[in-house]
Amino acid sequence: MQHQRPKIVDVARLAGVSTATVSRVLSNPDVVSAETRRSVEEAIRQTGYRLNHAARNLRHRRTGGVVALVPNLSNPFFSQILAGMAAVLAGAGYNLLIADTCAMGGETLLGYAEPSRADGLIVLDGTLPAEGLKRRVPIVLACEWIPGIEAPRVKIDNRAAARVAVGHLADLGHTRIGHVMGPPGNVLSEARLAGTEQALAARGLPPPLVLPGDFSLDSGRVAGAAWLALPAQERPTAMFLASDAMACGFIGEVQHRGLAVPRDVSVMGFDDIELVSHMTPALSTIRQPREAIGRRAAQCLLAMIGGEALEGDIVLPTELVLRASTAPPVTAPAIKSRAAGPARL
Amino acid sequence: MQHQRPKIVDVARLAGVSTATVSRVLSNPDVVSAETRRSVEEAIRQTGYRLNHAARNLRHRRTGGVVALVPNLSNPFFSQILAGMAAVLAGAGYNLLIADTCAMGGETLLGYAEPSRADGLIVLDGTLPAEGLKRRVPIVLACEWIPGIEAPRVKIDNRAAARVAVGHLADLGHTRIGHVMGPPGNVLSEARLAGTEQALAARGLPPPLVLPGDFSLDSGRVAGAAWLALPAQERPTAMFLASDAMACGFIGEVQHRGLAVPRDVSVMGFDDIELVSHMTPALSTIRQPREAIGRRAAQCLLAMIGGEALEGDIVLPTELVLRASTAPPVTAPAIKSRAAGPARL
DNA sequence: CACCCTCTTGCAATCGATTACAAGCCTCCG
DNA sequence: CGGAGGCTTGTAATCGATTGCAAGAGGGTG
Repeated sequence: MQHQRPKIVDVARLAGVSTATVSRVLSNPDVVSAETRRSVEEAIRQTGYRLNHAARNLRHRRTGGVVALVPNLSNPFFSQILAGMAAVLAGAGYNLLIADTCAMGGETLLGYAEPSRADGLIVLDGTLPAEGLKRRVPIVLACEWIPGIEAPRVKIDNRAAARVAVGHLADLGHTRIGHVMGPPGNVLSEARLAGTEQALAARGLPPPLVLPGDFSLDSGRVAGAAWLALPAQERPTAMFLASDAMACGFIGEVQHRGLAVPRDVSVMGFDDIELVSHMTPALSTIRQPREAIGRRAAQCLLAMIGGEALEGDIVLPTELVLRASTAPPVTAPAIKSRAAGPARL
Repeated sequence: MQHQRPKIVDVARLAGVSTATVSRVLSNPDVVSAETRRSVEEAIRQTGYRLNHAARNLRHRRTGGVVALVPNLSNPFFSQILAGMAAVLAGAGYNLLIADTCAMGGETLLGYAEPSRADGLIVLDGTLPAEGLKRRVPIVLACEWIPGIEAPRVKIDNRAAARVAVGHLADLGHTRIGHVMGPPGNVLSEARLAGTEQALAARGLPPPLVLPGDFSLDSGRVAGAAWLALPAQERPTAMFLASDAMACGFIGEVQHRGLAVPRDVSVMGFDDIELVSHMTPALSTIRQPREAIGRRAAQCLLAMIGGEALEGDIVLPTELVLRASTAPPVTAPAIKSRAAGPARL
């Protein structure tokens, strides 16, 4: 009572027991007799005692926290993944610390990979240096990954998903198909490009027109401008963009310049972020199970923290979502097909 | 070397000094002689020593972490605020823990308000119970706030911003104006509704048609359906929605049902999330300085942790952003104004 | 009644760093 | 030459909880 904040000894004194007993009531109630337990609980209530986590963590040699390294917090793609992770981790008594890798230097970042800072790490950014991350705390890679690092990966089959997406465009009858890539060097960018090329090659179609991008809205807008700048007869009649955000930017630019989707160009995205089903036209895309990715990554990490030695990848399924932004190409020189009915599905 | 992980005594032994000196080199290098410092630094390098934060925090009676309580991580509105906070906090050596209040019960949440868990709290959710949050750790409220709690607030003038938004619609000539609210009971919902009513009353216009919502995309879609369900001549010719997300949902629904914005209805949002400038039509809205809100909230909290006693609110400016979703009402019964040119600005 | 076993509980060491206090050394001045 | 004062460094207590070990209590058995 005289202290600023009651400690375990205050509770012990009031209850007339030792600190060891109080501690046991807190963390292992079953070994304490019912009567003692009740009086300790009463003392805890009276003193308003609250456990000091720093002390417990010091003794347990753990931190009770897990860090997620995210490339860009402003990207809505990640928020649902984080929500999934947070749910699983909270259930297991872990905090989720979120760090934005683009907001901090490498030095600061590596500080998170220390056992005294976090019990584990979930890395969502494939562009981090592999060096500092090696063998410090359990690590799980989600979505993206870092080639040099041996750690469980929770991901999707990006190449296959891209094949499905481009296959859909080809099935609609498109033959000139373009692709807007993610950031250069990113494993996802490469895989989605490769899938695009495979799908076209498998059907004997010419290789895609490839435009640069970086997953961001604005790079999609720039790609839209680049597409518009092409002579009309050279423009791909269908575009597959490596992220929904880019697809939004692309469609926005095309529409603002007076053309229509899918009449003048079919557009296919990737991710299925919530928003794209509300746009006009609603975006056809590849759905990534974002929350599931978060959950699995968190479960995986908890298992590793628990001592299990996981290896190998967890590949979650994707889904082709067909909405209104893709349609067969207008073959004849557009006569009066004012609005080619969107292929709602 | 024989230990799993080198501790401060290992460094001390190797450097031939006491642990106190090593500690001083780490946290207060100036008081140590240059020569000793160098040999300690060398020993640190050789042993690969890394500080144990749990131990330091225990001794310092602090945690080095700040918790942000966010109502919904999946909402892109918050991500940029968090990015701003993270930047400031990282600069001051604090971690940012992010907790999603809708993913966890009140018990868990209150656990975060303890000094042994976090050195401070930034609350972005106005619907939390005021009880448990009182007088535990420094708290800053951002965006939303909790009426019962006395803590610095970083916010915008929601009422004035709503007046500006609705004033714009009225200036365009609209007389039947509707409003889609945020979640009931939310302070932001109330303020934005009040501003809407004030703006209309000040111009002698009839009170708004008010539709329910909850800031989410889908509630905007539902509001769109409700608007469509009205007899055409009773529909407001302009709608002010309390969030951009709802505006997106609203516009999507209206467009999917074959009507056009702003020809058939002008739409005004709130927030200016990145995406809305890319939609078609680009959304007119009220810009909130999201990153600045995050930064100021973090700075404010750091000041409080440092012992300053802040009181009173910090009100950041908003900005009316005019794009293409608002236009004068089509007064004559639509004759052949196929596409009333969007009032780009 | 002695002995063994189980159930509770307390003692005291421990987790790893920080820091008040004191001691040692050196220099400078009277 | 003695003492004051500044610099550096070491000693040991401390932050608050956890837990291995052992002791004491109570019950059952031969």
